[in-house]
Amino acid sequence: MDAVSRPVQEKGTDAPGKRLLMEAALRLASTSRSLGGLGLRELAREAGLNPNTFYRHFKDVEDLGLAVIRDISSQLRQPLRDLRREAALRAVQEERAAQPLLGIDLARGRRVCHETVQLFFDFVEAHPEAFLMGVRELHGASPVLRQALRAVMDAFADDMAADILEFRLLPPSMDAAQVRQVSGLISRNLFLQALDYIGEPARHASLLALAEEQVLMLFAGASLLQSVGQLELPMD
Amino acid sequence: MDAVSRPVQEKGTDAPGKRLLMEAALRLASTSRSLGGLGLRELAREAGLNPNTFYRHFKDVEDLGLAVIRDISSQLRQPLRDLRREAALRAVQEERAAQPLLGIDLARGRRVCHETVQLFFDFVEAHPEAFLMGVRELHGASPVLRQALRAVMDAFADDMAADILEFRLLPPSMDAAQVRQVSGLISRNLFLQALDYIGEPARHASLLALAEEQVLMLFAGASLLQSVGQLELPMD
DNA sequence: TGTACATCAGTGAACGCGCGTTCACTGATGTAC
DNA sequence: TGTACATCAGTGAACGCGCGTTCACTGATGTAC
Repeated sequence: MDAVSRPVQEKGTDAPGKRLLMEAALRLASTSRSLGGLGLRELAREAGLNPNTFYRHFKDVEDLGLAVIRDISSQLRQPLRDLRREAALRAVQEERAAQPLLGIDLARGRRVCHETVQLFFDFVEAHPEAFLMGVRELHGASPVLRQALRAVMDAFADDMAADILEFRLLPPSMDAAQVRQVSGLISRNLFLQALDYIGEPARHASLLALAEEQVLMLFAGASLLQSVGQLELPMD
Repeated sequence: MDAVSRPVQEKGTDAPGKRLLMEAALRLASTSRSLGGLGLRELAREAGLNPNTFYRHFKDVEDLGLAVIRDISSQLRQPLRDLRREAALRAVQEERAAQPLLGIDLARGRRVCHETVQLFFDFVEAHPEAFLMGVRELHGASPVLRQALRAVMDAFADDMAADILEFRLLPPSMDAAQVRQVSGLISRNLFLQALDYIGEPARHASLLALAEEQVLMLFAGASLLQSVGQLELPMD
């Protein structure tokens, strides 16, 4: 009855069938279908299980979708953040520019962009189904899944904003809300470009350079507007 | 036999059933479904037609999807462009700044952003189904529809780039390819934010201000990087 | 230590239903001569 | 001007199939006493 004898929710200890179904869903959704368009029998077939087994673990297909999203998010968020922080730290520790322009150290910004974008794309390439499915369902037909994925994206952007503040990658005069807005913009663009990266291996190098340039552009724009007192993001 | 006696493809002269089906598809796709997930019988029911009539006009549901996308694109592209040019012209004709910073006239940029973003969102609000469906299928499961919508988005970005060059909204030292990259980034972000705008009427004012700020941020960033010779977009 | 019982993942057969697709038909419009 | 014919949007019935869902069952694991 106590927590030890009842390992109900230990995250890796799901029933094998449940894991098989979730993996099947991710596999099917990342090739040609949307999560909401998957059939219960189709999933069971892909997982090598009896259709009925589905009901042992999920109420319906949307319920399974939610579980997959939560699973992915909890598995990827922390590792991605740790890697990103390492990369940023590496880039930041090199020497600083002698004379920053308008208080903006572009050379350092470029180093950070290079390191972290590279790393992000490597990470995406290691988990292509998760990112394919994620971006797809973020704009998909199911409000429930859409909202769940929006929360995941928000969490990523929160992490990024915290790191930007900690490493002082944007002018210290910008407040947390402004930094958070820029982070949201950057992470959304990175996620979308990650899809191109997955889908067009032949263009890896130039997509990487393009993404770097765009992130740097956002940093530079935010810094410039801030430095001339023109940044007026709505508080809501 | 000649062009007059054979008005086969006059764009508004489609058979009524064909139009009914396309309208039904847009209606269904913009509420809760993705285009690929729509059923042929479902569409016919919504259109008030016999299921069989579908085959008189389309090969399958994806074929109908393509027709809808082409129809929307041809109906919206030119009007949107005309409106946008008018708005930009209005904003540009006011007096210029006395002393642009780094060759960047931020006040003028802000006026242009304000006018054109406002207008764009008004336009989106007048055609919500088209934009909802468009952004959804742009990230959807069907490669054919995805590619078609990417072409549509590219066309919008092409228009925007041409106008930016004509109105000299970015530093003249930026070449056409660079301007086009910035345009693509801006239009993609505007389309995505348009969805929020449609979905959250209560936040219209702040979403509008936010979008303006982000567009200005991209302009400022591109201009700044260019002015210090740091803009290095890959040629591919 | 052994026995009885509860829990729960997974099975297999069966159901009614809506689906995509086919066929043969209708009725209106346009064209040839 | 009239008649015969082709075209084509739309109809209605029928098909076989895969779907989601239900029910009754099995077999393994854990727990009470």
